[in-house]
Amino acid sequence: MTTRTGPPAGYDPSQFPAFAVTVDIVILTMIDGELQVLLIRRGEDPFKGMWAIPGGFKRPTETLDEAAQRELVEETGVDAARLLTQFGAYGDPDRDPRMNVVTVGYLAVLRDVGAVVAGSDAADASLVPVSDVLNEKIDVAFDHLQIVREAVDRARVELEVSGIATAFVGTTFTLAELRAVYEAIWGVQLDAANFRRSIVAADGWVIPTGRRSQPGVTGGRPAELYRAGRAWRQGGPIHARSTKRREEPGR
Amino acid sequence: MTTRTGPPAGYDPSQFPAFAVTVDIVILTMIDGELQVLLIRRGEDPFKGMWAIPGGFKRPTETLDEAAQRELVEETGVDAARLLTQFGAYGDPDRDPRMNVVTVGYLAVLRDVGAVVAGSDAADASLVPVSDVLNEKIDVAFDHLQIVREAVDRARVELEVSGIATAFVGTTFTLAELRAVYEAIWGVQLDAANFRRSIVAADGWVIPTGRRSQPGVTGGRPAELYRAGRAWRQGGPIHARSTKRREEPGR
DNA sequence: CAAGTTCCAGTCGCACTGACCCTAACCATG
DNA sequence: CATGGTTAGGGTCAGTGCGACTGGAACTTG
Repeated sequence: MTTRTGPPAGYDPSQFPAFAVTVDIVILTMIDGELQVLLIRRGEDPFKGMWAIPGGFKRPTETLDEAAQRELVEETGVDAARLLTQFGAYGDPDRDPRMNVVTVGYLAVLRDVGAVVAGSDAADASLVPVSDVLNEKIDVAFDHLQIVREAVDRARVELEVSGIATAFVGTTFTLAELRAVYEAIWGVQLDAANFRRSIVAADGWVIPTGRRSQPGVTGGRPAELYRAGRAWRQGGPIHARSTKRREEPGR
Repeated sequence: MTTRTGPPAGYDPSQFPAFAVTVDIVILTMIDGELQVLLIRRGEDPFKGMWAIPGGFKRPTETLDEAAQRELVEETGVDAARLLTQFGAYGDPDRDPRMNVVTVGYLAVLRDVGAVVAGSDAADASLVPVSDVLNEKIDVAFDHLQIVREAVDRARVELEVSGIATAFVGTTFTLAELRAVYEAIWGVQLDAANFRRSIVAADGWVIPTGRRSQPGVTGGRPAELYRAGRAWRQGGPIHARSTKRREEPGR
């Protein structure tokens, strides 16, 4: 607790109300240029059978960050998320019908969750497109729709001010892969040539490896493979001032 | 609480640990071009006699936002903060020596706290320069140094993406007052003419009232008074890509 | 070899902005 | 009233960052 100038009427600070504290993790990854979120199916009431974000109780002996890290390992088996950032706390009185629960939301970005989901209880965990959740095509338990929405908002900001973009791709990647991350999260269409210029012009963003990627099934010139540089900590190289939204084709 | 795939070994989910949940409010205002934070002096142990951020317990019947709003009223008597934004949660096990406490940090911006502090227990509340807290010239209780630091970081970001700037000034203001907000929070020196151009060029940021301010004690042409427009919700007009840091004179 | 696809390099032009200058409108002093 | 100091407001100029576009390079398949 903190300081108060005086107890409000009818309220005794020594009898503080007890809450359960949990951490919920919005795990994002990119599959075929589409942003996906890891959901698990609830096995217990309330909301039994519904999709939900993984999460669990915070223990008294650990910090919130440690709780998030531990839950991520327990749910996915991955102990090295490329990004694990707290983005919000949620404490509406009726958000859990059983008791008073305050939850802290964390955003995690993984680059390959395929093996991860198999490692967990495969029947209960699944990657679904984020758009399906936001469009309510897939209903999620509790206030998890709001939590996912705010997590994606946070990802959009992080993309601009930090090096989160490289967290979605492998240790080596093509500029097209990196560009797809920006296009998927911001929902914009970026010119490939201009994107390249912004990234390659200044030193420190990407480091050419000299190797080339496998050409795609449709042919085309093979792309140079890059590694991430060290400049990603002080603000991203690409800015979202592009006013041109991507017109979604009716795929 | 949320969903878990299975209880971890040696841990029974039905016996969840109990936490106290509080909200702490970093109240910022601007006095003579310097960013100030409202601190109160603790009257009880632990940290008795030290400065701290105002805050208090969340009640089971209210949301976190409502708790922050209520605490703001109780501490300052002001129920109309121009901005009240959650920016982080803090739950280190040893952050409070008495019990397990998770606190949620809120950032509030007031335009005139002078009368506000008097309304509260004047001997115990005071506005101090944020720089004194960040430089540890003034020690604060608990982990409140970290909380203030992250609140100011958040204010810097909000300044760029939202209309927080107008929250520091009155309903009518001069462009010099508005510019001082940016300069104080970002720690930069902005060219007055270029600032004017950026604000006035596009419609919707500021609306001229036709009236003029009182000239300052040193003379000078009186400035036009403006009202805030409606464009502040979709990203601020000024961006922090200025590389020129302000060299602090040895005042 | 031809056609299609993707990557990469370069050019053009606009818009934004940092730096700077000048005038307008006020005050203080003599 | 004259002069100098101070701040507001309007303008110019040059650099630069970026969107739009073009064309060549390096692959594929048929």
